[in-house]
Amino acid sequence: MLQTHPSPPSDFIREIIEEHIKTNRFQGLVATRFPPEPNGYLHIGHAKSVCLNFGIAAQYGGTCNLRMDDTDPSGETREYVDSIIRDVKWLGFDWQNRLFYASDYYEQLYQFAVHLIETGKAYVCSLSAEEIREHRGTLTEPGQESPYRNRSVEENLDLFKRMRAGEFEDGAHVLRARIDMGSPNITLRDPVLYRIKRTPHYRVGMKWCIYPMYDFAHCLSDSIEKITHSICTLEFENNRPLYDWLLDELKVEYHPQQIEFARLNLSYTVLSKRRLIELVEGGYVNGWDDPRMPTLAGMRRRGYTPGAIQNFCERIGVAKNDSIIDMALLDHCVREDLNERAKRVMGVLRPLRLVIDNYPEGKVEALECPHHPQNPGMGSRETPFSKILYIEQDDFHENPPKKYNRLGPGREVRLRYGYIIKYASMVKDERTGEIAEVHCTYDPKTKNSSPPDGRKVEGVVHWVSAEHSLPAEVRLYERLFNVPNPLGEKEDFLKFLNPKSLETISTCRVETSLKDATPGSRYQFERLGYFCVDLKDSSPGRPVFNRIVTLRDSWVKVSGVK
RNA sequence: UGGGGUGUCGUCAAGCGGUAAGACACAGGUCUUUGGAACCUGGACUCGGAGGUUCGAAUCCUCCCACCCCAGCCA
Repeated sequence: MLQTHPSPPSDFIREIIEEHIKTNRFQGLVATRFPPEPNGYLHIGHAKSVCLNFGIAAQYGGTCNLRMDDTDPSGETREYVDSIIRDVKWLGFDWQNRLFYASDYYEQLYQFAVHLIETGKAYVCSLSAEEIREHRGTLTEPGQESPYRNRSVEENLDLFKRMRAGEFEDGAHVLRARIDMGSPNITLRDPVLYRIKRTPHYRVGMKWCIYPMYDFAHCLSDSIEKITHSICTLEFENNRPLYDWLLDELKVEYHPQQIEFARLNLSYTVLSKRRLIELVEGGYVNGWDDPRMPTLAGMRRRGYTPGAIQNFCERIGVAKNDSIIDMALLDHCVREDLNERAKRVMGVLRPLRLVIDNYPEGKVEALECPHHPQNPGMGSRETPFSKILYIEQDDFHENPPKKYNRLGPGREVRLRYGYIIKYASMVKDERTGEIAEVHCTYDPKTKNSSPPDGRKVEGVVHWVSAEHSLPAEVRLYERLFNVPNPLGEKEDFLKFLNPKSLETISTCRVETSLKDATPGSRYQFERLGYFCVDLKDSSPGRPVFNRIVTLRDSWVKVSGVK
């Protein structure tokens, strides 16, 4: 048995936290939060953050809140909130009664803004968006102060109150922090704190027509929730001085420590909300839960287990290097998990009729097949064996190539958990020349046992009984893109979509025991891979299986084809 | 040309002045009624580059180079 968790994970964030605990900063407490904006579905990149935040909280006996960072009414919906809740829960984390919304803090945030105005640290600016941009300066030149920068406190208070009251059109005024237009850090050049947006909010409706910006809402939400460690991604590093400035100016009681880490990138896919929306809206995939999508909804439908994803998030580590994780690691984590828990069954993707000439007509034997060869505790099932079977087309070759350990003229192979069979003849379709049927003889003395004479056979082949097997549809998934870094290419990322990312085979045959397979259940089809009964499209009489991941296959390396 | 970050095996990632962990991938092998799983073996003569400090540097200092982020009334 492999020890997957020899020691709790350690990384620079946990080092900082341990130092804080040691020095009694935050009274030794640890409180984190996962703060998604409900304007899209969660993906594997979010999973890294979820696992980090909830994982740290659990490790140090602290808490982790789930907070909807809903400060921009355009694009945020209840549907996204629901999907986020569903996905975080599915991933295996529990925020208990600590589900919060930035929109619940609007009144408090407003009061904080008023306070900032009163202390002369914020002002209402009536420049247009373009004018503000022009005044902001460039990377190398300082900005210009707004002509409205020195309005009186009274005027600012009055204007801000009227902004809230809905007296102005969108864009007429904004509230700005009064910091430093000459700062080399552009974030500090009098950042906008509030904007007027007469857009209905999915939770508070038309109650507000001014909405706080991220920088204002986030640090204060953290403070309100008494967060100790506000963990976010690298692109917010420039914003940390503003985060601290606001909390310092407002003299809040709780001043969390923001810590930034590198977001996850995965090879052969994209993890940007915008790109994923493009894939969905452009019809390149079948929705957010398309099994090819790196969304948690898609991965769940594909059959990935929460445990595999958690393990993956742990193994990739946490650091500040921009990096692209090899998809092979995710595949590995999924196989590692499924290898242990998935029951083995037999299914034939592309059936080839196989007749056992010397097997009695009409005879049916129930062959005992273990659910897991290495784990007898998982039990077994009986699978019917009869004269006419299906084997995989790939498992017979008229002219076997070198190192091909399967059936061919003159050869013997083992039928998994059944008999050794010997090639007798084949029947070809007269018109197409394709092999329509293979005939063999079986050795009755080899039923799930070694031959008395000790002879070796070519290999082992999976099969199903023609009469007893069930028709099934199988969807074979491969990587969505055929280049490692679709967004790093010169051309548009859509050009690199893998046309073979989905192959549907509707003529598969699976063993009888799958008759009552429940949607969402996962199996290993021996020699092929791991498959999951589709949550949406599978029905009792017509099972649909999604291929989660193939088994590692050393034959593809030997043969050089695929 | 401003500021903030980052550079250790193909991909991640430990390392915190004492002489390069581990994982995935890869290669070879053992075993095998899954060409699966498991198990063994192999690999950075070197840490972006160049100098310097030191008995000793991936770790400290200096300079240089590359890449990422910032000029939304997005987050």
